[in-house]
Amino acid sequence: MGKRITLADVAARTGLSASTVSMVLNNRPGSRIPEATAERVREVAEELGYAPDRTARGLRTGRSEALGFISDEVTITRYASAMVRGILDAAEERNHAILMAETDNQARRIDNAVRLMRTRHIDGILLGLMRARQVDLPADVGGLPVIIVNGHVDGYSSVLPDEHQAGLDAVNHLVAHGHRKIAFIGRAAEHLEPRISWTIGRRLAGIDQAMHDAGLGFVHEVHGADWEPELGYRGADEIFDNAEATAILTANDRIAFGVYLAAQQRGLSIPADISVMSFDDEQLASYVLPPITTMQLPYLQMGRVAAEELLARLDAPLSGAGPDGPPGETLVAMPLIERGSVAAQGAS
Amino acid sequence: MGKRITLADVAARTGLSASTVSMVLNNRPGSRIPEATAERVREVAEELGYAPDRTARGLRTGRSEALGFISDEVTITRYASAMVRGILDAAEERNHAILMAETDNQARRIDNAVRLMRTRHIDGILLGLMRARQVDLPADVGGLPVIIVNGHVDGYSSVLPDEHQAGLDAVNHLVAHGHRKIAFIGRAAEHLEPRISWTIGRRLAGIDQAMHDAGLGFVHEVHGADWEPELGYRGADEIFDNAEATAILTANDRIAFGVYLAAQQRGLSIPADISVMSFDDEQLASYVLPPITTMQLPYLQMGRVAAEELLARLDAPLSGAGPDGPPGETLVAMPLIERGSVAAQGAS
DNA sequence: TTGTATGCGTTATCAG
DNA sequence: CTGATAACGCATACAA
Repeated sequence: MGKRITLADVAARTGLSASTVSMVLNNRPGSRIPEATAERVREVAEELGYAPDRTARGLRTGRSEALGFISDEVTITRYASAMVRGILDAAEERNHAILMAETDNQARRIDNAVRLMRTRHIDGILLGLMRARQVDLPADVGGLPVIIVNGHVDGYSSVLPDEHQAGLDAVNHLVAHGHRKIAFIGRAAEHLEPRISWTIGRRLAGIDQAMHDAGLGFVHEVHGADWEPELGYRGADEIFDNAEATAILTANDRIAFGVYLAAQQRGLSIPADISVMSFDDEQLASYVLPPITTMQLPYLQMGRVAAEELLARLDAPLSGAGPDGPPGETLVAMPLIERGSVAAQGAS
Repeated sequence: MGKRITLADVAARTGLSASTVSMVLNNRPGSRIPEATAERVREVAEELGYAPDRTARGLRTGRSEALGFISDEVTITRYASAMVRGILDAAEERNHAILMAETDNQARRIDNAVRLMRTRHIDGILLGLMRARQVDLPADVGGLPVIIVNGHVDGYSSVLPDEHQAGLDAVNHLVAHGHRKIAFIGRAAEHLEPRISWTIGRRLAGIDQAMHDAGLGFVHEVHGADWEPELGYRGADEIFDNAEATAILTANDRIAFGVYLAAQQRGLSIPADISVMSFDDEQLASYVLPPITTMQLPYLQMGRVAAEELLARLDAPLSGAGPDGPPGETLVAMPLIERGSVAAQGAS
């Protein structure tokens, strides 16, 4: 129940005034204070365990050194929750606090969260989405800087996974392992709608481009918008029946999981009989046998990058060009997580 | 960049003084203000979109209506992250903000988080753990109320899953389905150590008691402290070779997953040939075929209950007995998630 | 019934 | 070089 130590306390203890102590502790360029007294102030502050009251400081300066993180449902969506960690880590490094709220993307709750946070003087807003898609920000952010994490809102900057490159990398990984007869499961026109997905189009474009660049075409393609195991199961069956693929590329891990089931049922071994390569790196991907080689959605890193970018913007001179500029996209690499589901293939 | 509306603004607009407006908006019992003017104040406040500045208010009142949530790694541990959501939801309902930090349970980072939050005047602390175990709280919380979520710290109240009841329920579910020849995988002395697990002992005790109450003993038991698929795979093999179990109870879902693998390899069908019942309800449990019937670790609910309990304690008169009392444990029910892995068994 | 004065802990301005 | 003094926005004891 220790009474809080205030500036006045350390002032009294040093015999100096509060303003002097404040100057020293913030080493303001305004006036040169003799190193002797400055040192003494710092000593006493340390000794007393003085820590500035951020709310009082915030009231005075208008800056709180706190960021708001508003998400739709990254917390409840298990595989996206690492985004939170990335943000927390970056904020901690810069001694900033994170205020958090989750809204299920309901306008009313978003609005509420923004208002609540603004009354608490946050310096900026991070809006996080579980799936990368376009949404609206119905709330009045009152001129606060905003960065969208894993999504898109018209007029704001965002941090997104580099899906195009991931598409390239995935195909190239298969090609590099000697695969030429590749099948694909999961193409769907629906996903090209920005409000369904802002990035899947790029993933597909990357895949197509890499195939084209390698002079290949898919030996079989299974379309489908519902990216669940069921599709993978059905799709793999179809592929086994109609094509001689040596590798199956799936649009996500859940589809890949369905492929595993189908393969198992037919007595086909992965990767000896058929290689599987996928996207997302859900928990699932690491638990099946063999674990799935997949392109990871870098939630942790996206959170970190977004927070760092927001902090950088806050540092920039208020009106200067700085890292402000027009809203843009920062792409975060999707690492290739190499596990056991892709085998080398001799020249076919 | 709309200038903030302050109490002074609405005072000026109504022709009243700031204090009067303040009284009305907080409807203080101090003095009765004529409904006419009160109404007018509320109207103007609404019209101007006035929202009290919480930092200023906090500075004055000492209460911030913000809670700190410090966790070890619930965010990065995918299946525990729902705890965050439970806390956020409860806080939102009460118009409280949540400040969040994650520490990997490192003393330095915990201390840092507590200090950072205290300088921001939080009203209380929620300390969340990914796995229910005993830890220390090395930081000086300065008399702030603290509640531990899913864990134990000497001297503090906590919210925990009701593992004993879950143990009873799991066994009873099997028994109710006619199973008498039950095997168990996952007993381990190591887990009885409080700093490894605060609750597994209760889970096991519940299991044992229910078996005893049903007049049964396990037809086979596989010990093992490393609760991963490997143990389930090995354990199931052992059981298939040595016993005639109709059901296998596993200490967690990952073990159960290993059992699935072993069963598949032997051409045994779940649940036709062998039933499987488990604990935790990881994502994994819902993806395998058939999905696993399991006792859910109620992270969402634990978060919610803990936050509500902390808020209730804050409401209580500072010194009164209230819901304060000696540190205690609040148990949250672990729901039985019935899926497809347990079949009814005729009298054996 | 309502207004005035004061303070919460800081920082910033401006004299001394 | 340093110390009063004011102000941030609000709530409250007290005076009117």
